Amino acid sequence: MHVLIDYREITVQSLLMSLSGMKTPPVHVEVAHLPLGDFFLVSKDTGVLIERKSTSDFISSLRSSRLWDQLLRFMKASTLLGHPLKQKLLIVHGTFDREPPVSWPQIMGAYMEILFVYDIPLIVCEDDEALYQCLRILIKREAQGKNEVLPGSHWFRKHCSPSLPEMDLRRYVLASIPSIGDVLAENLLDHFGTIAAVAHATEKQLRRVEGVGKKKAEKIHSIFH
Amino acid sequence: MHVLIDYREITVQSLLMSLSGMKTPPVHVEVAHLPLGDFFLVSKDTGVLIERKSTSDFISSLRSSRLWDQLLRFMKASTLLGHPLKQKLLIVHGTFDREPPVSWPQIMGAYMEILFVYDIPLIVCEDDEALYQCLRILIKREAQGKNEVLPGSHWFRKHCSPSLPEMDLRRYVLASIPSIGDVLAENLLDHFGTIAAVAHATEKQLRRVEGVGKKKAEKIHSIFH
DNA sequence: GCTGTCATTGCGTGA
DNA sequence: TCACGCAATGACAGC
Ligand SMILES: [Mg+2]
Ligand SMILES: [Mg+2]
Repeated sequence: MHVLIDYREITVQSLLMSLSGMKTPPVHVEVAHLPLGDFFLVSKDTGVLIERKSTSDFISSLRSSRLWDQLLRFMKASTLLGHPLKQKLLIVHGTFDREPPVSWPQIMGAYMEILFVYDIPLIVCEDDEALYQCLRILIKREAQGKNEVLPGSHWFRKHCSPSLPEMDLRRYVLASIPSIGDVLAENLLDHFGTIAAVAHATEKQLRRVEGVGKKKAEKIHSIFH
Repeated sequence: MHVLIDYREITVQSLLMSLSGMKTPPVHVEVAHLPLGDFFLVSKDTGVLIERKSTSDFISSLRSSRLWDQLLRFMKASTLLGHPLKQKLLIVHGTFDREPPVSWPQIMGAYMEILFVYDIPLIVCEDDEALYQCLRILIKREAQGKNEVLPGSHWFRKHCSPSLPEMDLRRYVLASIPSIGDVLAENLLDHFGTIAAVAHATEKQLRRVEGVGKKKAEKIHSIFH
């Protein structure tokens, strides 16, 4: 992965140079003259273009049309240095001074213009560490193709995983079935002895357990079979 | 313009009630039971749906994976209460605690997942004033039609593909066993077909499944028997 | 989401 | 041919 940093980004150059220490993927960082944007991530044949704006620059350029001209070109660009642009990102870097007091209406209006009108993704990095990690993770995710996939499944994680006595563990597993709680799990284990036995029970056998009626018996049986 | 606030958003209800003082446009605020999201802006026949997450909830739902489940439903929705959804927005509300130190890699990775994979616009509102102004400006811009996207912006928003992942209870139950995650749960079910079959398998049979070796076979077997 | 740790796997080596 | 050890891979659990 190649990372190009615009030569005018002197304030963060040394910070970002250390991206070249990355192992996965190996990163080659160099300073270049970018016709557009501030950072450019190139891998294979596609690129990710990033514009960084310090908060003070962001605020002061809100009124001028310079910001919006710049963002318009940013938005419209489809290639850079011969590489098709796969992704674009605007980074707002720093915190907003409290003195003079921030004008949230202005800032929010600008954010919405950027997000909704220009349709450019926006991330605020409040300090150098955040900026560094933002780019590091972006590079990593790009290399793994994680920014292109469709949403995946995430509901398998356990709420808690007690490395507790085995008996509690069994109850816990049974209780992960909806409509089975701690009490029913215990009753089932008392009656059948093992989860395997519960799994093999017929609906009729399940109904003999205290707390299990027609509905629960059906549900339990249908999950196991 | 009607603003519906979900009844569970008690912490910001009083703050946002004062939106009803707006003149342009006149705003009617009410608390409602929203099946999805936290705030809903309705004007004419279209709506803007907003999900608010406090930073602490953001972090904890990130750790439990609740976040992705919620965002998937958020992303999938195309109408709410009969109104087609024109726009969606995720607001992260608050600042990240320095104690314990924030993990920027985690947060940046989550931001990128939200922006690039779930394709949901994101705004961070660091305090109540920012949140209030964010909504006020959003309402104002909506009423003026200022949030319409410019022609020539990049590509279309990823939307509700019919085949985004659905919950599979059997995998969920298997994955509640420690040392079994979503991958192994799927492999086991592919191989055995049902949980009952997994429960009855011998250690030797279990080891024939990809990803199951000596240790996991022992563990699985001992839980079921 | 990310990171560190550890289990599994497949391969290369020698008996 | 088989048993074993090793390194690379990949999954899980914890944060
Ligand atoms: Mg810049
Ligand atoms: Mg919420």
